[in-house]
Amino acid sequence: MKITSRGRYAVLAMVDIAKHGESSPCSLAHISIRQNISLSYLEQIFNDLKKAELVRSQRGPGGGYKLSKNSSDIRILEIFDAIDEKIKTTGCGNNPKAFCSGNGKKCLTHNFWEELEGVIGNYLNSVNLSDLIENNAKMNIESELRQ
Amino acid sequence: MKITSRGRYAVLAMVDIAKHGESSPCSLAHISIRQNISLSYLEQIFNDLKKAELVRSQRGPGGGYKLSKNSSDIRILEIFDAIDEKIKTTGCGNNPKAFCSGNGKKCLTHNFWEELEGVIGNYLNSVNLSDLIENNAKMNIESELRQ
DNA sequence: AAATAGTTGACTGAAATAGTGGGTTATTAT
DNA sequence: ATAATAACCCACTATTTCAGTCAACTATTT
Repeated sequence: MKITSRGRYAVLAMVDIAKHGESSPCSLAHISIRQNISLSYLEQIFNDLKKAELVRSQRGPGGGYKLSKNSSDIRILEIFDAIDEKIKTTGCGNNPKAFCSGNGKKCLTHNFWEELEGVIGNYLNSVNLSDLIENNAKMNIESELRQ
Repeated sequence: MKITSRGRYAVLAMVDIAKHGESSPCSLAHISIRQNISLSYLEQIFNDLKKAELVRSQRGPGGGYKLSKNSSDIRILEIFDAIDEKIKTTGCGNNPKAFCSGNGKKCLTHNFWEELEGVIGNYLNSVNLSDLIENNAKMNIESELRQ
């Protein structure tokens, strides 16, 4: 059970943009360097993020990407949905016409997996980009205090 | 973000055994038929479950596998650990010597992924085999009442 | 002795993942 | 105008993981 690089990169890049604020757009080249992510790979990811209208793009020199809404209004779950990072715990994908074993009946564990899916989804929906930045700032202060 | 068949099968097979009770051991051949899982694949999985001492085996005719402790004492997280179904949300695997970007520093999202890992782990640790059987029985009654 | 059922290890096909690479188009600054 | 920048778009590939198969062997019971 793991998160793909694609999913991790998408969230990381979005936090990077959120952190840089509203002023000017962030170019993927810069994000690529700052967060150490392949530029071409970022391009693919941002293609999806733009389709989902989580970011707006600006071409040409000085261009790049900006968040399309306030960072506190972008939840991590939205990012997952945008790039099609699915939370899929059941084997049958929850298709009511062909549950688990294919015979139309749910397997002994189906409901459990569905609940797990809910637990994860709720958590991802409870956190937004602004939370991540605050949490990060807090952690940095704490680690400085320890020195 | 998904669970492997290996993980799903392991939990499903363990529930199957738990459901059949203490009386006599369950053969993999029977589990294979009842739950529609490849026998050879089950063999691999039970190799791990046995190493982790979650089940005891009995060879020969009438043999099979039994739970090594009470079904209410076997948590789903233990099963995941036994078969090495890792909950891995961070990219660096949390190795303190080479965090995320490889430069020893945590990336902007590291703490978040770690928290998610905790959320999932806590849930898996809060549910045991006996819970799954009860929940399933409850669901069956409800679905009968609906008819 | 025969049947059963666990034990072990090697091997394979398919799919997903994580990227690479090359070229095109729009926009801005000089 | 033109050069530089940066988004946009598409095709391709290497690697890894997953899911499952196959074959042979060992212990136990009847």
